[in-house]
Amino acid sequence: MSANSRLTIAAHALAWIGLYQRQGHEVATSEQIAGSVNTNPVVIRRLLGDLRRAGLVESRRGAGAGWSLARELGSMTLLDVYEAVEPGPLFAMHRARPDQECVVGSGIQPALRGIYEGIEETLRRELARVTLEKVLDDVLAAPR
Amino acid sequence: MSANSRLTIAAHALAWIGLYQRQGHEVATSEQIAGSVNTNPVVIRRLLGDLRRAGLVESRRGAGAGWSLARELGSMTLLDVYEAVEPGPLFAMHRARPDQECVVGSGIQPALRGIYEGIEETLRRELARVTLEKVLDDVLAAPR
DNA sequence: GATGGTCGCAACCATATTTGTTACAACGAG
DNA sequence: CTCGTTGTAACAAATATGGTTGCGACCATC
Repeated sequence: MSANSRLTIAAHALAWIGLYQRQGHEVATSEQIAGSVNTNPVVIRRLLGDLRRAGLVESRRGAGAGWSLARELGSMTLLDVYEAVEPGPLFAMHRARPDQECVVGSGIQPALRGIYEGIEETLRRELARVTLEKVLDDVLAAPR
Repeated sequence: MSANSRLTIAAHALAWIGLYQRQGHEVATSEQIAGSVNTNPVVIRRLLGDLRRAGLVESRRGAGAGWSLARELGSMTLLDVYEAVEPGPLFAMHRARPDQECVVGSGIQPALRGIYEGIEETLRRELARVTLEKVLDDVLAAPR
């Protein structure tokens, strides 16, 4: 699948900010986070912007500015992050409209819509079971 | 997400062949299926080629050739189709290697790998619950 | 109020993926 | 032998994703 890495990068950034704050720091800069992720700071700002709109992080501007968590990592789940950074549905429908004169062509989209809906709901429930605190714990538990 | 439509098109094609065979026909051509899907026959042949390699359909060449089901629709699930047409994992890791000097950078991939694995397994179980026969039934039940 | 560090955002480029198209060889029923 | 179809390569077009540059807005500090 044309899988993208947005959920991964967003989780990485949140875990980084969370750990940084545990160490007593107020705010993290997009440049610091980009260093850990190994990408460009603008990529981080774009993603964190999505997370801010979803109420997961806050940003300060001006000198000594940066990003901080808006809520505890324990109250944030991968579903919150997923919904913040992934706009579309999991499975796409046809690019062009199927032949509506054909029984299958006219019925396939309603049929799949119902089926896909149920599957995505299960995926959401599963994502909602994982908190970002759990992610950070797993990160810290990984052998070096 | 860079959601693609392969699962959708493959399910459409299988439902079409299944219905066509129910109507007493032996084989369906990629051109007929492409007509219902509203795309190019080569796109259909490519996808059906994947399904053939997975043992879901068979093809005959020569004159009067075409495609037929290798198994009953009732014994085929969306998981079979998904595995046949979707190579990669659901969520991608970082494009570039994270900073291994950083605790988060070095631990994030192992952590997410474990978490993603469980989530994908749940998705698979859910896909496995839907047979292609159910898809066709839903297609035929859709109001015109 | 000037300075400097940082976010916010737009614009653009590079790359990768997906889908559509053309072309043609291989095949096999008739 | 002929004709209709698959199999596959090659390429084009469209879309998505991620990286980069540039610069205005903001604000803590001096």
